[in-house]
Amino acid sequence: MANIKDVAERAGVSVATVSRVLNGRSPVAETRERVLAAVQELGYRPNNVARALRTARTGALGLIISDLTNPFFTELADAVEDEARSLGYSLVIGNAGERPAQQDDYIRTLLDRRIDGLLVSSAGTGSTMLREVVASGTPLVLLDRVVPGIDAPCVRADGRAALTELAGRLAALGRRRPAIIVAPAGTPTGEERLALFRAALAAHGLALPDERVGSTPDLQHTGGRRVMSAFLDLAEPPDAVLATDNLMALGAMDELRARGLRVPDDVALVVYDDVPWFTHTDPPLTAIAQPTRELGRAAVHTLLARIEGRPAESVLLPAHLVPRRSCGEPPAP
Amino acid sequence: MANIKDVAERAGVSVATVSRVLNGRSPVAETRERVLAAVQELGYRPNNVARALRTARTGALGLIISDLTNPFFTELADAVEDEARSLGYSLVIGNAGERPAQQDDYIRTLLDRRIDGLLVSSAGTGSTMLREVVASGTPLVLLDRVVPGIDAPCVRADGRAALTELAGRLAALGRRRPAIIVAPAGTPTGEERLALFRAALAAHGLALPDERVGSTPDLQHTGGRRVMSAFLDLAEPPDAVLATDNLMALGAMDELRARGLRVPDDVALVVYDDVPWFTHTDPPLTAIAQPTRELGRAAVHTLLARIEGRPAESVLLPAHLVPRRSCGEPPAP
DNA sequence: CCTCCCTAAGAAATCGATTACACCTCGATC
DNA sequence: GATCGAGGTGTAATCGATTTCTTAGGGAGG
Repeated sequence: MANIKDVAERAGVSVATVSRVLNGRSPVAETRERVLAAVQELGYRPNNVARALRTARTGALGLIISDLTNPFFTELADAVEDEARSLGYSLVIGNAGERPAQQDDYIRTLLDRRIDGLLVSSAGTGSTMLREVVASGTPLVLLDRVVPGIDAPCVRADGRAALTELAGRLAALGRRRPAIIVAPAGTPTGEERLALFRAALAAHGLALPDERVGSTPDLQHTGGRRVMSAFLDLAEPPDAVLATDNLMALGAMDELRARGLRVPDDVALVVYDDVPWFTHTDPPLTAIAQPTRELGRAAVHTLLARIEGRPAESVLLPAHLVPRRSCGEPPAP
Repeated sequence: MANIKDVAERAGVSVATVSRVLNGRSPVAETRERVLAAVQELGYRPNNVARALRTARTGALGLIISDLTNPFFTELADAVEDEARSLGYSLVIGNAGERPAQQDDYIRTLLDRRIDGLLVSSAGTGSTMLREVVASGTPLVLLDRVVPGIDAPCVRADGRAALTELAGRLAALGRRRPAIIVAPAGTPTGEERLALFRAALAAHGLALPDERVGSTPDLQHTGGRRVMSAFLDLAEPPDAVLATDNLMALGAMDELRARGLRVPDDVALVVYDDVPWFTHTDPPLTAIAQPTRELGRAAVHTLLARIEGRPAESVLLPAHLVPRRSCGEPPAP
């Protein structure tokens, strides 16, 4: 592949001049024409590796996504990618697969590649590499999930308003025994959603006792199913269940169907994260929709602020409730 | 961040020696210890940009995925990423979003970054950059979708056996009026699936007339719904429909539900690509499952063969039919 | 007509690694 | 005891760009 020297020779100028033409600095029209012609004829494209070495800027951002097969994170990644590209950055995606060790592995290779900045939706809270990222001075922004002890801005959604609205609706619909399926204790996201839901319910005089708080170590569909099964074996089974992740909701729904229970007649079901196919399930699922694309955009902007040395604050965007039939709404028109 | 020179100074050796220690070439035990100690103390990590410039190997592969929000491609990307990582490569993902222009844009930046090889599941067939990739000598492997006129190995699934089995089942179940929803004419994937399905049906004496071949320019859910609607308006509506993409199947299912038709009693529904949540729909959807993870793995291996100068052939892996209730199977135990 | 300044463009240093080549040392061989 | 070989290490070239420093040349002002 042609390099800058070839272009310089062909145009009869020095490499410095070629570089200046290509970077739009001060060359006179005639020289400029010759250089551009040579570039055209040789099909020259600057070598980004060499440029990155010299300028200490790679023009690439890293994104660690906790689980690429989870549609919520897929959409998030898609949004981040869109925004990064439109701002002239390319994106190196690493999929942690909810495994902290794999996440650390990825962060290491991204640092070695000298990406300009890093977005992390962290799998777990025990990542040792995250501290090293901070120590290395690489701009870091957390996405969707806070990590205790890591001093970096975090871009995520605030479920308070949506959960408040949800509690009101459940109360109005006469549901008396709400339940929640969360990630295991100790994960900030799960703790927070639990606390907010409990507070919102309390405002309507509804209790959320520990027996109706189910947690599952795997954030997967089997975990959701197991928890739902335990709920239904209670002396007083819940009449409304909030699943704090879309995969766990699937499992919960399967268990309900297997037992011949009807949604929402027997149990109302509400899901955290709105995924495109929730409108296609039977019944369509009421969801708490996070502003996914906005989160992705905001994360990129926050990261760019850090990269450019501007002040960067955490961002909290409101999630909102999308009522569908699974919690007793009338069918859509 | 510390560089190789800092390490050399601290260890009291030359940079060449440091490099040799780190690359496992021939240094004696005692020197080795000193170097490793210095690396440790300084927290040195080699700069991959500099290394890439010198060695002309970046250790990164590019993957252009036609639509990141389509679960089939997500799983494919996940499999590719897994395999690439386990072989010591990292992956730069570009999402074409089914837009050829965006795809070309991405291919360009990947070439500029001097990735070692490129995997492309192409959006459309009119990509001009794909020819340039071939011309540039960058190893290229096509994934899932062939592109006419591009001389590169292609890794994809062969639906013949699955479609043959499907035709047999439909015939055995007494379905007489099959239909198919495909991508617009001119796309090799769609053409092939249509031809194979038609041939398989013919072997059982079933015809697939043009009026029961619906195509839609957008590969999305609305397109699938529109086609299904047209089918149902026919004088003799189909009693079995094959949707050649999971999003189009969603739309088709919505239309059936909106008209109060039952699956599979009124119309059997079969979907190309098996997506995790097809088991959670009502009824569970019969699907033609492509060996997604194997495709991803094979694609990486084929690409590595090309990179290392070994001969690389196209790969065809068999898809298989996963019978579920939507085409009249008995409920799962 | 000379000087000063500004612009355009070339020469060379630089980024941080790898690696070809030269050199040195030490032990073995004749 | 001189020579040869091999293994370890240092010096310097190299990858392909950007950027600083330098120089040449041309126009304006005195």
